[in-house]
Amino acid sequence: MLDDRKLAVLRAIVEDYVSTNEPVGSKALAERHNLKVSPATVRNDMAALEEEGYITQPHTSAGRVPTDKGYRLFVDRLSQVKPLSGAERRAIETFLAGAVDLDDVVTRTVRLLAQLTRQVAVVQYPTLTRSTVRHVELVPLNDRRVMLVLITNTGRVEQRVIELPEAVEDDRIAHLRAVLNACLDGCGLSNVPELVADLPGRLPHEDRPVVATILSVLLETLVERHDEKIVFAGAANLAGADFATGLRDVLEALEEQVVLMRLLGETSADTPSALTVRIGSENPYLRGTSIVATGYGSGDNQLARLGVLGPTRMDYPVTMGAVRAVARYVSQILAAS
Amino acid sequence: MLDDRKLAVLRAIVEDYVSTNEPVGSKALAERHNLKVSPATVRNDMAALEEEGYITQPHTSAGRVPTDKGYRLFVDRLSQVKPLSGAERRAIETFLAGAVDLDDVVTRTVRLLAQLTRQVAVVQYPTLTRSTVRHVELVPLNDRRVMLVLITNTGRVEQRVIELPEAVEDDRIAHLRAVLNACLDGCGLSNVPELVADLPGRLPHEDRPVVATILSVLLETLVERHDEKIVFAGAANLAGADFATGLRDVLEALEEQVVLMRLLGETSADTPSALTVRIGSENPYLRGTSIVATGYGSGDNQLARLGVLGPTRMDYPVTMGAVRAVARYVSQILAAS
DNA sequence: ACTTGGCACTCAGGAACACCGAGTGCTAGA
DNA sequence: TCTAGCACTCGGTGTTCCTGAGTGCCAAGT
Repeated sequence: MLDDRKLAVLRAIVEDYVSTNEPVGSKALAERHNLKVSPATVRNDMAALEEEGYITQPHTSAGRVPTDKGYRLFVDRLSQVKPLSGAERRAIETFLAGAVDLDDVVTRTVRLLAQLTRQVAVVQYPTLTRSTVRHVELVPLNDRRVMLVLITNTGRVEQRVIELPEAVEDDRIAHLRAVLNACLDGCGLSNVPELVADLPGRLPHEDRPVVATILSVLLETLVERHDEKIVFAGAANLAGADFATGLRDVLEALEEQVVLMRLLGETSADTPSALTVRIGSENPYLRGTSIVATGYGSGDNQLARLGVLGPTRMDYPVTMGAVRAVARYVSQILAAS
Repeated sequence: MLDDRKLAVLRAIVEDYVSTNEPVGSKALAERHNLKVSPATVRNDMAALEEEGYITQPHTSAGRVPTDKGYRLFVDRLSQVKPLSGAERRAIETFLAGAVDLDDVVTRTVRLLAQLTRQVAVVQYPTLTRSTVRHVELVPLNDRRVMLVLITNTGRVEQRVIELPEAVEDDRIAHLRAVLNACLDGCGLSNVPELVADLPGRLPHEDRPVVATILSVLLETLVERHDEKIVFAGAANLAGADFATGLRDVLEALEEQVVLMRLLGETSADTPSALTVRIGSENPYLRGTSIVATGYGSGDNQLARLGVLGPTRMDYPVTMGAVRAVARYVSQILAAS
């Protein structure tokens, strides 16, 4: 049904359309890609490809444009990820190496990716539930309030003000801090819930209400916000491209954490670090855009996802290369810290 | 030169143009604003206003459009800030009251303001140099590295990993922590530099290199990053409006902290909490946009600025009302925490 | 001295129309 | 199975014309 030449034609159509943004016709195709066949032959192949739904024409007597299905085939079988140039790699390295903390890593990563791909970059903050506790700190603010500061092994710091059910003097706070650290230090955040259930029972009676309050806030901080935070950069790159769905919808989606989360997609459990490509209508929302994403994090400890969002008409090989490379570098950086 | 009626005409032109986005003609004006004069008279006034540079016509035989100078006069003399409705106020209150920490306050504020004005909202993080130190924490990571966590009275938390010049065991870290807190606790960050110069001399000889390292990082954290962070929301609201300068430039400016900083403007020392309105060409960059901004923070302790960015053709009275109200509420919230 | 009605003038925007050319589908021949 | 030729389609462009909103100016009215 689809012999090699037809596939070559499809590949050529995608490449030309991506670079010119204009429907590509048989004649231009035949000469620019030295297919060694005549335009007429190309036309026949195009008719077949259209029959199968891989390409379409915006109107009669116009050139062809790839459909989502066409891009899909292109990504799956007709292209290979394009590695970055040496200069680009060095740029990534030096740019990311300057980061001073986790916030900075994420900010730099998202900007870097946006610049590299000339698209909108999206980075999810490392998931807390996969981190481990490095330190818990209680800072007395006054006798009824303490600030809880949680530090994880990825360098993430979370803080919350806690209203205590009773006045507590500083010594007792110090004691509680020691107890908490002894229990929680080094253990994964996913284990915290059990500890929370367990801990109050092993404490002197008078400490229980206070500890219970603190722990409930701690739990809330960890569990509820665990993967909500997503940042983006490169919105200016949207200005040129035109989206089927309208620019407004895209910008709105970018500011909706929930939508972004859905778009970045869940990692399939077995291959978390694989590149995911969702093309046009394959997306839950934002039918008119494509998303190239991947998990990042050190080794099998996948922390979160990052990726790029752009028009379906994007340069997939290059974009995929950039996303993969950035994910690797940022994983390295995080593993080292 | 500009009698009352001419001013009334200008006001009417601004109001009509803002609401319809179309050049306004003499006839429509005369009847919609019951000026009690004929279109011909209005035309004469318009000619005078155009002569003075307050309005202009996009092309011959079209209606008139306000110039930047016209908007300026309108804002300064012809309009008054429009207070929010009761419902809006309640919405602000409940929305901001739910914030759990400083980050949350800022995020909620910027979204709220964007939604309220249907423009792009911009909020600068509270300036560190105006805050005071509430607590300094040193967390040992291993014997050569500690994490420095700084907590300010506004609830802001800053962290940095420090590489020590020599191995230091935990006891000594604890000791240093106590020393640092004793020195720094409660004092304004602007005083820190003096303390830094002063402190090492009062310490045992063997502690000096370590303390010097820590203090230099502390100083760097405080001083250099003190007012860089600015966030925005509501970019989707740009989708409708068309900018003289092009959408791309606006989006780029929004992602450039430096530009954004310049746009928000410095507070004039004597009236930091006054509303600042910059119209079109009055702006350093982004000539095609207007900015309504104000300082916020409790009392005379102005912390930072927030505001709204939109097309010159914006509803100034309403926007100014929203900005002022939000600034007041967020100041309240911050003062309480 | 200002206001008003009348009138000629201007010009952007839309409708009607023709034309061009890129691109197609089809068919007959190599 | 590929290729050349040919008639056909139709979006885009350029031209022309028309309309109507809006102006500027002048002369008459208050």
